[in-house]
Amino acid sequence: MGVTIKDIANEAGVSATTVSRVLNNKPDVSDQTKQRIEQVIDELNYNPNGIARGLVLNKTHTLGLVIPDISNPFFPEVAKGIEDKAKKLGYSVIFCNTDNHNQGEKEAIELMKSKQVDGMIVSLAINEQNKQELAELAEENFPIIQIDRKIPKSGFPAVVIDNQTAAYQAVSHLINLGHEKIAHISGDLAVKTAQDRLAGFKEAIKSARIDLLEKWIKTGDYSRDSGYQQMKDLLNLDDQPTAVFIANDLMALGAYEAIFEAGLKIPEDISIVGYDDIEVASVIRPSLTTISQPEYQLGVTAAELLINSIENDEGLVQEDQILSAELVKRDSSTEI
Amino acid sequence: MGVTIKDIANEAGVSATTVSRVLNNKPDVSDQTKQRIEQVIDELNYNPNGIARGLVLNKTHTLGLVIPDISNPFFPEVAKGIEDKAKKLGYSVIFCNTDNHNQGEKEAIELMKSKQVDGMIVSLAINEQNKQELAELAEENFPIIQIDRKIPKSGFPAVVIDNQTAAYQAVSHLINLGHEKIAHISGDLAVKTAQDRLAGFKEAIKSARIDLLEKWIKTGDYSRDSGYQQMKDLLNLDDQPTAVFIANDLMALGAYEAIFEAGLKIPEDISIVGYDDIEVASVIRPSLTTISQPEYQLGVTAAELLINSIENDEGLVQEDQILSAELVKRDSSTEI
DNA sequence: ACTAGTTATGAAAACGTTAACGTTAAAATG
DNA sequence: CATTTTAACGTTAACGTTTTCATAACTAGT
Repeated sequence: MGVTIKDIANEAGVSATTVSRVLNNKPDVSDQTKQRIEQVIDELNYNPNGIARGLVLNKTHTLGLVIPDISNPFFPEVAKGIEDKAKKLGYSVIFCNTDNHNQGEKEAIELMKSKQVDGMIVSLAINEQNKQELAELAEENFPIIQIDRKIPKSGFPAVVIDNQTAAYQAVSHLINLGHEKIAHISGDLAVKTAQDRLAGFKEAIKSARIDLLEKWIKTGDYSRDSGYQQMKDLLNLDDQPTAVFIANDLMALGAYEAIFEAGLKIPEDISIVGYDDIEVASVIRPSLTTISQPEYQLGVTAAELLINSIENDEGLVQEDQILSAELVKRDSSTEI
Repeated sequence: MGVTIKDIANEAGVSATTVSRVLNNKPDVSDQTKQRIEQVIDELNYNPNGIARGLVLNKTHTLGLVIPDISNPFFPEVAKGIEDKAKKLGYSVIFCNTDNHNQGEKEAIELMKSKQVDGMIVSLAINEQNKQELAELAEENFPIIQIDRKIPKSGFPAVVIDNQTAAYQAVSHLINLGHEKIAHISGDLAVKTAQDRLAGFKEAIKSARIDLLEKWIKTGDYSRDSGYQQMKDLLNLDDQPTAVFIANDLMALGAYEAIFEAGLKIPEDISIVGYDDIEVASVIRPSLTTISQPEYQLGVTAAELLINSIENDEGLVQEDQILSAELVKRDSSTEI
């Protein structure tokens, strides 16, 4: 069906080897034959078979991307950063949603392996199965970069955002505004980022010597709906907080809804600080004070690191790359 | 480096063929040897090389996805639909952002071809170069499904949303509310969806026998910033419209900003209807009346169609699949 | 003019898998 | 018991490249 290198060779009256040479810009071919071959390639509309190439070179120039959910607004930017950088360096990316489903993660990784990707960028939940899966891959020196979520002691470097410090900043901001009754809606605590943001919250509260009330710490799952539910719970307390730090903007959106439904006003009745700075944060009214993360840069950095460790195989042991996020002050937080 | 089928064969004391047979659940192998082989596979942690497989089978079980921009909120859902369905049917997807850049589109398509994808799902700008590129692929019967944006007469079926009818509904809604001074901010008119939405706008205006003023038709590019700019332009007219149908929500967000900046209120001073129903539409205040599209279903359908035409190669000539969108009435539109 | 070096080329093997075809031995059939 | 069938394997070629090695035809150096 497809036209192969042999067809080109025949048509040009040379051997496949010579054609291969011009395809790869290798020396040892005269200008004359080179031109002839190039002409034939053009005429027959020849396109080298990357699979065959991959087989002999043991290199596919393809990266695997395993993420929880591409429809979570955080990841498209990351994916874009990865793809942009990868493309620039001559790589493609094959992606897989795991839907936060454990079995899905293991399957995805194995699928990628069998597709012979040259390396992977992954964002996984922290559990024993994943840890073990990574351990096996580490043993065979398979290049992997963890992104956003880091499984500790997995043997692979991670590109992460300093969630704890960012959360600390966010809460300190509320404290500086005079708030003392500050609640938190966290993400699923099986996820590292959720743990870190919670830790940053606690750290800030403690260092300000404010009471840390467990009833003001709610656990969501990064979904908008869980933000709505948890906020509702908070509003039902008789001792309501005056400010809430919410572990991501999606949940903050849900929280807005719960607050509006209760007939309360942001920020007059309650201050909100989110996390992620998704597109909408600046447009909702009141605009949302939140943490802006360098998602795109996260992707770029991960791709860069990965490709680097693929091409210079001096072992992939590298240190974690920690990018910092910044607080964007908007209208959802005000003085008490 | 990697453990191959031969290693398994040696270790189990059989030929590679036999191992291949158990790998592919083929008959002609005794239960006894099958068990032994499976055990060895487990012990050596063997993973079949998909590349080698792809070479001999001339099938990679990989789909190409070429989209303008994964960070446009429309596409992640589509991508998810595609990936979900593809995974279910045993395919992976390799994606590429074109950034709405012509050269990028041609390059992306050729890259996918050289990666030997079994088929592609593409969303391209309408221009001669792309048309020709597709024509070449059509000639060799390469399976492609167009998604969301259809290049007419390209020889490939498309899965699209009936944009014109949806836009017609949106504008009719405004007309029914009593509006007669209705403006439109369109997307880049090189893009089919933008053309269709504009056509639906005009159709509705005409069928209501309202004046169609060219100065009330502005051209954006689907970016939030262009929505801001074009809305500002509209507000600077001395004859201001009382309602605006905006060709996507991202631009509507920009428009909100321009309107708020001008000290005006939605919907009291001006009604807005968007298009896309992105996550935020229901959360911004006022919540945005908009067109909800079945993005996920779009992806699912495209993947289904593509894989179908890959596996039953009775030619891929199929009719377009037209999904319908629906109007979601919220608070940004009201009676005049 | 003879050797040594250079340039341009091709033949063959290799990458890891599957498939078409053979082959052997045991089981079934008459 | 002779023959045919069947079950359970193995051999070999093939997929489309790249790479190693060999070789032929010039070029240059003596």
